[in-house]
Amino acid sequence: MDTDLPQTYASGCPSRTVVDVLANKWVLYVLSVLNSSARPLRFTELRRHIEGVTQKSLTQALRNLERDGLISRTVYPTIPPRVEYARTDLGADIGRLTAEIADWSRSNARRILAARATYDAPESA
Amino acid sequence: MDTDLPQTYASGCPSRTVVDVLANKWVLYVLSVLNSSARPLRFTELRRHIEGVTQKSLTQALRNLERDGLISRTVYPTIPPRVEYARTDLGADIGRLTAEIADWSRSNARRILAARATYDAPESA
DNA sequence: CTGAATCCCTTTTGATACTG
DNA sequence: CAGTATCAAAAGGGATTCAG
Repeated sequence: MDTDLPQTYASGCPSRTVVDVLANKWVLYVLSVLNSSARPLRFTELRRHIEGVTQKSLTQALRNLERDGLISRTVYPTIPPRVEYARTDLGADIGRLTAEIADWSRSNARRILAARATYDAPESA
Repeated sequence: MDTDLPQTYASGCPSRTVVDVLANKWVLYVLSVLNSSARPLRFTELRRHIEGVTQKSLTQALRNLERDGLISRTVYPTIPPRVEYARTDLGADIGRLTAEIADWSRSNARRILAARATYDAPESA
């Protein structure tokens, strides 16, 4: 692409606030899970698919994504309450990318953990 | 892909530790900048291309990436010292993805900020 | 120039309890 | 079920100082 002109990320650029939202592991997982789901998912379903996330962190991730128009939140006023989350058209685009990152992490975890072990090893030498 | 089987991210999965490293805005920017650069970059050059990052945060991001084998760090024992960072083959793969995320964020910042404004607006009503 | 080390404050996170 | 509220613990970030 460039021959010698790396990209510069300006601090005032609005897109930085978007990256700020995306640069969060729970947000990445939510987008990735919804990306691989053919139907909307309920809060508890999402939580089951993202092991280790607390209710609080998941709620916050969902709020941020809803605020940015990347996912939709639908409340069914039943008892007990039923809330469904789905990706929007906008969220589907970025969801594909985050899913690719999650896939890549799975595919290359072995190599990365090996590099990590090598890096950490000399400390005990 | 799936008809009704969303992906599950298990808490014990090693790939989770990889995502933990990637889910950081400075890490995303470093990978993206190196992805768009044809040559290795020095510490100060990187810092110039990622406005707002402090020395401490940049150093930490670079260490994490080096540890995971995603970037290489080369020290030239000159005076003053010269240190160059470059993407590894492994880092190039993920760098393309992070660059896509940064690009997407720029391209869609307008729409996202609009959604954000709409979401925040009712609070003053 | 490229950091490491420190202090200090803010933010995030986890755990727990409670509500419609 | 799907949250909110709260408190304590942990992590993150900025500013500064020092060093090879």
